[in-house]
Amino acid sequence: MKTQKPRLTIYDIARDMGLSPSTISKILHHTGKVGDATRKRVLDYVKATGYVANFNARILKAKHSWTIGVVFSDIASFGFEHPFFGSVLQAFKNYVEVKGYELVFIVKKLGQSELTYYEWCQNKSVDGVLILTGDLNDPSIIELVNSGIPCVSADIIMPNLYSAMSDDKMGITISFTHLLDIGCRDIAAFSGPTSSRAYAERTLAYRNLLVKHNTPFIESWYHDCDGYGVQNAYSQAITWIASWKQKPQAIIAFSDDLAMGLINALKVNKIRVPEDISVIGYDDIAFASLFNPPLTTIRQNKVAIAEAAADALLSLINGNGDILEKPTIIQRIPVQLIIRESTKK
Amino acid sequence: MKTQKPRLTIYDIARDMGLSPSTISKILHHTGKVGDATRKRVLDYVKATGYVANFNARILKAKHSWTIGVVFSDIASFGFEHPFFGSVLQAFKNYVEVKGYELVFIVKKLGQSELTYYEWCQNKSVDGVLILTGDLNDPSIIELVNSGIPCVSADIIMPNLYSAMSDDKMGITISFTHLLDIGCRDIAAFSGPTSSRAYAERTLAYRNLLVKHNTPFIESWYHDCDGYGVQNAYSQAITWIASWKQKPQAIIAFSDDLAMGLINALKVNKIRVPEDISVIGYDDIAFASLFNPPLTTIRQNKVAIAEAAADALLSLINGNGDILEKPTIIQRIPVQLIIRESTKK
DNA sequence: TTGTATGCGTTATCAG
DNA sequence: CTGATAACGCATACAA
Repeated sequence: MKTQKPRLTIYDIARDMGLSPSTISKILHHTGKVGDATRKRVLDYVKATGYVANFNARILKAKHSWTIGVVFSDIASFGFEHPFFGSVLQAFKNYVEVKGYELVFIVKKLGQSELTYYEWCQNKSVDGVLILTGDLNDPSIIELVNSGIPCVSADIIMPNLYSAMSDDKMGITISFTHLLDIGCRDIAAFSGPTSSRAYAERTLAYRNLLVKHNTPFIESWYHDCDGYGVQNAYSQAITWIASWKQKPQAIIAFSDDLAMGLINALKVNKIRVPEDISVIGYDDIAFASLFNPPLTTIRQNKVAIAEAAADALLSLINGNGDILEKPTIIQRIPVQLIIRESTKK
Repeated sequence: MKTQKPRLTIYDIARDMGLSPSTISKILHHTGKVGDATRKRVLDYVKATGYVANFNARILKAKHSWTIGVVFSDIASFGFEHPFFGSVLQAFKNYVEVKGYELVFIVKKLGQSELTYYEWCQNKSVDGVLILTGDLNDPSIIELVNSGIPCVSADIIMPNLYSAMSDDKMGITISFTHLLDIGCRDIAAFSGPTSSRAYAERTLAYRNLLVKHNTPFIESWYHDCDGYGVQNAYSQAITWIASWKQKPQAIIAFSDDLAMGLINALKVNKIRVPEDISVIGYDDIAFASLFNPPLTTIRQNKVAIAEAAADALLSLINGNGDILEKPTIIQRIPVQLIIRESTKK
């Protein structure tokens, strides 16, 4: 193991230039009054040597860290590969990095000690936190949201929590309308767990559309699955299909995963998509276009969601109040209908 | 914004207990000699108050950070969703977190300053780094690997770099053997960019198998694509197929993405899979089993790769040399053939 | 066995 | 406009 050459400190610079550390610090932070000549001299020297202030020392002193904590508890056990949250996280990361912030994952332990989220954030002096996925009933999350540390989410709704998320009502509405347009009247729905905010909202939107169009809600034409994943959707779809008294003309699946599991189950039952039943998905995951048939679906604007959340968080963090508007509590990002081949007149 | 109650410091504890800070510190770090009675008393108090040492202060003093840096430059622009690297990252994270380490992404900037990877790591006092994806020609990576900071990779081969990765030779060999077993003789190969280590090795293994079985290498039956992604594979496959003088009986695609793009191109050419040509993929991504036809493929053991890399890194970090063996430079993790429906006698 | 003093690299306050 | 000094919170020699 090579010995690492010790980094330059602010003292080294000061000594080399015949100045005091505090002068250097002031120049580096555009604070206080410093002569133009010395300022330029120091800046040149700093550039030449590539000096960068030690981060941990700065944090220790400055009480903030240019760091954003991320709560990402792996609820559906997709991990980073999660087609929605993985992308949102990536887009968020890209966006805040150019603003000079970096991401750290918040965990409930620090070395060997168990901490609450809030304690962890405080200990690390994170400037803000992004709550991506997590258990709404976890008191640790509630504590965090109400702790005064700026928080945003990209999925969760909670009192005092700023968030950006898809306009789910719009998504289901344009799905429904599309199906109506192509002549379907009996529209069923296949949902994920309604303990999830997104599925609950989509379910509600579906039911409201039914009443709006004077269509009765048929018990056996709505199902919400427990659990996640295509395999799971498939097996639940099998029994769901068996429970129908009559075939619907179309089904809105509340995610592409659900749509794929459902379509596979339909195939097994010799029901053709879209000839016998039109199916529409939600998300437009990467494989939606590769599925057989290619999925008609609702595309969520993951980048826009991430950037809206990031903007809200950043303005909360730098909350001067004068230039920046207070971000609205919940921002709804429009979605888009992608018509492919799983729906047809 | 609520005012945050200031955290307990080691001084507070010392004062409250009528002891000195250093005694507390010693007890917390199991170092030095402390009376059993005071030890217990302090430990109880610490537990009761939930005191946790400030991380940044510790790092500043201790020169290490219980933190592992991750180089994850988004080469194929898949981001976290990358079916291979996303999973490896997740598994690595899970594994090191229980050992008390956390992950940070290494970037080339700190606030506003541009840094090399090495400078960044030094500044942050990371204990080790995982190089997941990155440009091998980037001098910043080479500098990092040779800097003395413990490094491992899960894909890259470089002098002085410990790594864990799939046994690609084995993967191509069992693919080839499987195709032979089901009676295919003319076996073509469809590769990704050979600038990537994995594709280069798979290509080499393929060519070696050809000579081993006394089969000539046919120029037009091998192609390596530029770029990544199913769409890209599809369009390159279209022109590749057009270039054939004769149809092969089977094709080994060096990733599932490639296989899917290829099969779609085959379909367009009215070539049926597997009836006319058997196709085998590589990776066993989530969608492989849902594709039409479900893909026969090579499953990489991403968890084993991540854990082998993590073990190597951890033992490098805690390199006492006495208990722990020096980890071997390159560990090859076995792969597994998953037979589905894209290959058939 | 316990306590004191000092440094880790910054930044902020206050003099000069 | 610039410089000394005191924190920030912890850990470690060394003294007691």
